[in-house]
Amino acid sequence: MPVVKSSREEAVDAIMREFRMSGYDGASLSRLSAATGLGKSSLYHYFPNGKEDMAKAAGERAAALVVEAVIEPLAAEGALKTRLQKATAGLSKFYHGGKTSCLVDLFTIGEANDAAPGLAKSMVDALLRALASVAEEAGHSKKEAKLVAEQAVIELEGSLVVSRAMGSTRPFQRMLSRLPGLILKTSK
Amino acid sequence: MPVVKSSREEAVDAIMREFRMSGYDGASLSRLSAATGLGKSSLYHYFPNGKEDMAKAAGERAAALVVEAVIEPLAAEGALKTRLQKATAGLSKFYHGGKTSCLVDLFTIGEANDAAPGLAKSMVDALLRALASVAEEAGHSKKEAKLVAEQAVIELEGSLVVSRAMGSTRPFQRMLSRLPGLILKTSK
DNA sequence: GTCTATACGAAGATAGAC
DNA sequence: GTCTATCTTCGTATAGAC
Repeated sequence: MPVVKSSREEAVDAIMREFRMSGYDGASLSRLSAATGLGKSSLYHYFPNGKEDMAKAAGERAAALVVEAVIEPLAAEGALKTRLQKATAGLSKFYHGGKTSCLVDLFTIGEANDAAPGLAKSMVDALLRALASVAEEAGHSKKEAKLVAEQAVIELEGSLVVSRAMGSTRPFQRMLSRLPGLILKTSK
Repeated sequence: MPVVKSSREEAVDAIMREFRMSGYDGASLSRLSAATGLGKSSLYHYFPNGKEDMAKAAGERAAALVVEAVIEPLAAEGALKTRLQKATAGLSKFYHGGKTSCLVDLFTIGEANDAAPGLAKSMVDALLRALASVAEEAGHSKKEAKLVAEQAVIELEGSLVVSRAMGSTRPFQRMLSRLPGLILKTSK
């Protein structure tokens, strides 16, 4: 596994950043070209179907980063509390403390649905499954675990929206501090 | 107060619907023209600054509808529980059971920030104040009430995102059933 | 007020040279 | 692989007739 990023991998990272800043409709080819430092034709070389392919690549890249930063720490060895701490730290990093949006939100708006149908659903499904598995391990029933996972994703997405709207990262930060308790506590 | 809507009021309603379906960037003048049944020039007659003015009008209209459906029932006479039931029913109606998005979300993405800065913030601020006031009345301290209101808006926005992404209104419905308890309970 | 017609730039996308 | 040049369609916006 090479540490040196290929030009395509670098491009995908830049594209993902651009989509998370501007949304699907707002991320024009000009912006994506500027963000990657590649001409439009070069982009079509890597992504023959244009913006649609770029969105898919960005979605897959985002999913992989979430796996790395959140899912893997949760599934690792060690005390559940420690793992949850690592996962929240990973979430904070991936969302830049609440300053960066989630593609699950952005890719369910406007043109994105037609261009990459099911992309957002597959992303949110993967996250829900992973969180439910941890919640089950924490002592919740299968049914409870599903609801807890859904609740966690709702609060994640909602806190990002509210943080964006208010121009403050505090809602996101408070959500992060609530998260471990939400998944851990069985009754109450 | 006339019951008969003026042409402009009808247009604003249609424009709001279109923005809530397509987002700011996705709602092109062609779509807005089709949605209102007005030619582009007629739209510019009512909204001299184009899309920007339309977004402001749509935001104000949405805020007014939320006041009518949610805030006023909350501030009315009667038992707190009854009022909360009316408010959740109002929320369900305004968001069409979870099928329609929130402009607070959509207007914080892409071009919308430049076109109508502060619009989303003013909308979310109004909602937060109203909810905090009710939470205080329900026995929460001023500080707690603010947090409870923020939590409610986070869950509202998050459940709408998750419902959209999953293609199911259940997350939104479950959020609605949690809402009264969230605002009412003082400890726990 | 509403329309038709039109201007003009930006959008997504492709051709072909290097 | 990356570029310049180009194409077409669509975007926002305006002029002016009715």
